[in-house]
Amino acid sequence: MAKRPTVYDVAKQAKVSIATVSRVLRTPETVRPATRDAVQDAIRILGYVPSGSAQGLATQKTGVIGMFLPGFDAVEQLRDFTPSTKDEALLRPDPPAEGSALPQPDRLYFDEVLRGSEIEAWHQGRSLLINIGLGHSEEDITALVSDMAGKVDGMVVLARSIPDATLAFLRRRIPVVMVANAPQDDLPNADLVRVSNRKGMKALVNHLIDAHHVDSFAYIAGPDDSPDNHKRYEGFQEALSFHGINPATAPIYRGQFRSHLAHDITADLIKRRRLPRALVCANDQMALGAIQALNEAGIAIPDDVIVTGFDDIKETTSVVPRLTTVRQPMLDLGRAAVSVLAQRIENPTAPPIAIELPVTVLLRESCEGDMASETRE
Amino acid sequence: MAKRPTVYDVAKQAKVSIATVSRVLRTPETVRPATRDAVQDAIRILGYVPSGSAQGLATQKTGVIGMFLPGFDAVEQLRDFTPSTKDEALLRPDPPAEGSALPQPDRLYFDEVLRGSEIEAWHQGRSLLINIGLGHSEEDITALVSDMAGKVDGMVVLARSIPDATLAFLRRRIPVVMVANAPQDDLPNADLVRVSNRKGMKALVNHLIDAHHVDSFAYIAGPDDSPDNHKRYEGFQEALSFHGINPATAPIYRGQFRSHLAHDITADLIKRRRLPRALVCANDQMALGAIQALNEAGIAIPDDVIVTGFDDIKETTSVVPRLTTVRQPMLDLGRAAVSVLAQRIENPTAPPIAIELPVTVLLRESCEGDMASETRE
DNA sequence: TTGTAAGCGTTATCAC
DNA sequence: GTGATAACGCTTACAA
Repeated sequence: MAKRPTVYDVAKQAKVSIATVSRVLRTPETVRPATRDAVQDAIRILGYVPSGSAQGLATQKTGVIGMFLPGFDAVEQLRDFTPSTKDEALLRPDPPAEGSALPQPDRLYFDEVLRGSEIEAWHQGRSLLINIGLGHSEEDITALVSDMAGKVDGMVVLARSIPDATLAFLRRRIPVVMVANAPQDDLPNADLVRVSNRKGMKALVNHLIDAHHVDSFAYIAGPDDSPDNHKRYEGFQEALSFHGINPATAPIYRGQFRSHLAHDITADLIKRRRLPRALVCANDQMALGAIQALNEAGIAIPDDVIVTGFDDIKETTSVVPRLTTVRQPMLDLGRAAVSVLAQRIENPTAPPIAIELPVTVLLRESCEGDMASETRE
Repeated sequence: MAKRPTVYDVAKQAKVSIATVSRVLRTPETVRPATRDAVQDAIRILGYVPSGSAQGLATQKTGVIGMFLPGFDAVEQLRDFTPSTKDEALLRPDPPAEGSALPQPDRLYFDEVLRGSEIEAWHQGRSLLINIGLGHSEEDITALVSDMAGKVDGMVVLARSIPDATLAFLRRRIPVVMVANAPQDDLPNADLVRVSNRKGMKALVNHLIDAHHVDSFAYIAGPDDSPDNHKRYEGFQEALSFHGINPATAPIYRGQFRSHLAHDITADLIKRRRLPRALVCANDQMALGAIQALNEAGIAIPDDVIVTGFDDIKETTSVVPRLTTVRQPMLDLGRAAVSVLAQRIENPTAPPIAIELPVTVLLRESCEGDMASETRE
């Protein structure tokens, strides 16, 4: 790993000027084949790799897209990597988990989006620079984001992963595409990529009414500050109104996108004998909590109560009955985000781009009952 | 998004020289508080963000670690992101899958390693530059890797994700840490981070013999070119030898880390009435295939035949009976890799670092039988 | 403590 | 078709 060779070394080796070396790399057709070969040989011999920093400086672009991932509570994962000294590996009985294991939903979600971004980045001939926001202090995050901003041509930002002020700052400097964030008043003409939460919930509830003649609902909502949550509730309302049901007659219970609260809400509903025909939950975690409460009380799903979720997290198919839910195209979200960002980078003055990706309602036993006999698609 | 301000703009605004601006950023303590504040104000007012490229050029380091992910067969994921025009979301009945769904194992594996790398990169104050190797041609991959090499201080390379020649080339230019690759003759003094495949398999097989008195085995192996596969088989042999069983008496069946082949091998074993007491598989996919074949034939697991896997992929706990397997600390693999790489970058001449992470044998019903009564840990 | 100026390794605009 | 040479934006001796 001697000192890395530069254009000058290559030029000398090939007996040409550095300009020619650069041309061979960028516009090979403008250089005579003979010289071109000479340069390429030199490059090979020296193992020359152009400096990205120098290229970036000269061209004013890096070919890199930044992506900032929110940090979870993973900071405590701080064990050491002590080489194993024992000659035996650890044995551990691993009995089946009781109750529903607490899922770690966001993580899978981001993994999918990330993967989609990687794929599209590849298509665009760009790299992805990723950072995870483990430092919980706002300064830390701002510093990190600012640092990234200096290294990339544009940035994909996941909904609510960075403070508003930081986001505003960022948007002054480089193109930014928001993912899964509903347009907000304070974000005029931002490029964004999202998913049709409203339509998904609406279609789901329409189905409950049309196919299952549900006439009484309860809605277990997510946190107030979640745009997703609002959009879903809008869809819920629309479906009800459309069928002449006054949405006001369907009670809302405020949750936190967590299964625990939904479990308690449901248990309370059971105790007070206020169970509706269908329990519509703003996301899967909560639906799982509800199912657990119903199962504990021996209430039949879907015969007594229908339960639905949103997101299609992994656990929805391991619970009994399997949960009817709405799947978001996470991978496409990532793909679309990077695609839009690339367009924006190439054409900074084009009008704002907003993409809405369609969702899919997955009908499963928690509303359909036994499906085993149906033909598999 | 006017032209991005530079040190010069900041200097002018704060009425100092560009050197002072730089100092405020890098060594604030060397500048008088008054001037420091002036500069910081200017930075704030202008929304100044240092150019990573310029910094990289000047300091000869980027603060970025590269990571190259292998590309699967995901290239065909090429639909468009057509905004949904329909007002209704798509409804789809989603009956339970028959048979064991085909898992996509590597992907989860890499996601874990990636996540670990992100976490450690954060600890090290570095960013991660990732690229996925979708272009199947060797030139494409080499070009991509070479491009990355120009942008990073070092690189984490997953086992067999890039061609040997490219790897050799890469190692001449920048520090490289190999992940999950057994040391090979052609890779002298490489830094590497791996997992004790051998010890894991050995402990597992020892357990089968000690606790379950297994005296006849068959081994369903992975591909010949996989170091993991070899290490696991070594562990298998060692355990047998240790107990005075001649490994030669346990037939080996060559698989491909795929469930399909293992299924057929097992079915064949059944037909020929050659089933051993225990079927030890080199990874989970194959074990799942074996279980499927046994279930189809109505053979009891573990009463008639014990089956074991390796990796602990998601599906191991949804199959019946749940699969006894060996879990690798994927997240720690990533963490360790970045940690080692950071050390290497800071001290290029230190002796090679090799870390072996311990694995955990997870005893589940496919060898233990009913565990429901046991106390949960 | 602060300023001046010389790189860092490219690209790109001119001449030739 | 090729070669000088001036940016590009920052860091860092070296001077002041």
